Amino acid sequence: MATLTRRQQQIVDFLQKFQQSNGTMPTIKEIAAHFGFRSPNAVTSHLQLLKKKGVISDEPNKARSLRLTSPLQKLRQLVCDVPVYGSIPAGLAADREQQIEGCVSVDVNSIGYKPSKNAFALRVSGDSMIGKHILDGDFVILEHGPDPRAGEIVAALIDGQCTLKTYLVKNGKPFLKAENPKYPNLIPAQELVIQGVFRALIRPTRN
Amino acid sequence: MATLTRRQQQIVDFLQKFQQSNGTMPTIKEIAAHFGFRSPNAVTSHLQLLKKKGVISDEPNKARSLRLTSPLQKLRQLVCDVPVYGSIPAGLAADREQQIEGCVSVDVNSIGYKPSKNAFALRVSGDSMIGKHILDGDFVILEHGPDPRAGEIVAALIDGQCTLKTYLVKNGKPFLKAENPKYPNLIPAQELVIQGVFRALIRPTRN
DNA sequence: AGTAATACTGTATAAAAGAACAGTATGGCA
DNA sequence: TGCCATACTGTTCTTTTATACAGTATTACT
Repeated sequence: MATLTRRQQQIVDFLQKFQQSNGTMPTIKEIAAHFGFRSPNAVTSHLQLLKKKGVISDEPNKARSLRLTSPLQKLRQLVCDVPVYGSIPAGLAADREQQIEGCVSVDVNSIGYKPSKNAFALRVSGDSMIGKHILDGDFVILEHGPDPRAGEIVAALIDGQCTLKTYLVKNGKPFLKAENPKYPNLIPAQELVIQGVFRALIRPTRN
Repeated sequence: MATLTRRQQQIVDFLQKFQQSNGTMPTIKEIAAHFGFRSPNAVTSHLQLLKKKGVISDEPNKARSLRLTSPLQKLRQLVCDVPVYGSIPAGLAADREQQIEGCVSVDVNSIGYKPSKNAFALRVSGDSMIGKHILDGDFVILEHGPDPRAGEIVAALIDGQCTLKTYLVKNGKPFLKAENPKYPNLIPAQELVIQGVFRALIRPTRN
């Protein structure tokens, strides 16, 4: 059922890439142009075979209505984009777009909530939060804005560097604690700027 | 710059939802139909205002070419869908689609590699792998197929249950080890079916 | 060698979809 | 009060896009 010819695979690949970069499916003519076909019929006949094989589907007389019928696509939840910042300077205010290093895209179900406009992500460097099972190289998704509750993990700006710490309150005084005996803890949190509160984590594959 | 009127916000919301469920942007007439407008011009004038405010963009004379201009969209990498299985019976062979519980969608950059067709995800229950910083409730992404190397984390089928363990080799014999002193370890791995090798992890927000 | 599925050319047609023209009504604001 | 941005109606026109008809090579398989 799923055995595609080389040409058919090429077309499916093109559809995938086109949608990725253009945000919309190509028209028949656009497909023909990409492959150098002079007749739209070359495309339609291919598409019909792909439809018969269940790889794609479309609605008749509808522009750009092609869809790759991945059975998973139906299950896909809303995918949100969270900006990854390299280093966060003091404000985290207006022109944040300049420091964006990348983008973490993940569905709301997998991270357990819908990130707000103020969400951002950081790539963890170092193992200072290993006690909370956050490792070097992990992406952490944080929310900027809400006041942290005691015990929550926060990103704070220390010496121009943004580091993760646990936010604790002792005798009414807030302070930060590293979750690794090798690191100094108990940093008074009052003078520090809390950049964000930890929400979710993505751990990439190790090489 | 970003202050939208109520109507404009409604239209943006509709565009978002339409794309989510239909995989394509609506046409002007489809937008008009949704809001009960009798003239396509009602839509175009709204879209022009939204364009001027930088919220959307489109290409002239192109069907369904509307796009929400999130600056992050440009940075978005290829998003892959990985099926989440509830319980994995013996084979993991043909008709896997029936046990699919959901879908983890995440971009390839954030998990550090492109999942193959044989990739799948599990929701971790229990804390038997806490020593490897994998917690209860985490989603783990695994690859089915490749032989595990010593020290890698694998999903194995034990008593009909799929559990995570570390794959080790001692004196040429493979065995599995739980990463929690509370659990028994050193289960001979020879009779067990290795379902997949750990690749990446997603930790949802707690509560 | 023969048959069928695949891989195309070339042209024509009709539906779908965007864009333009000419207006009306309403609300906020100076 | 007048002005302007917003929020629409109604219609026409042109481009885009899908689809149908009529064919020719090519490959793959029996």
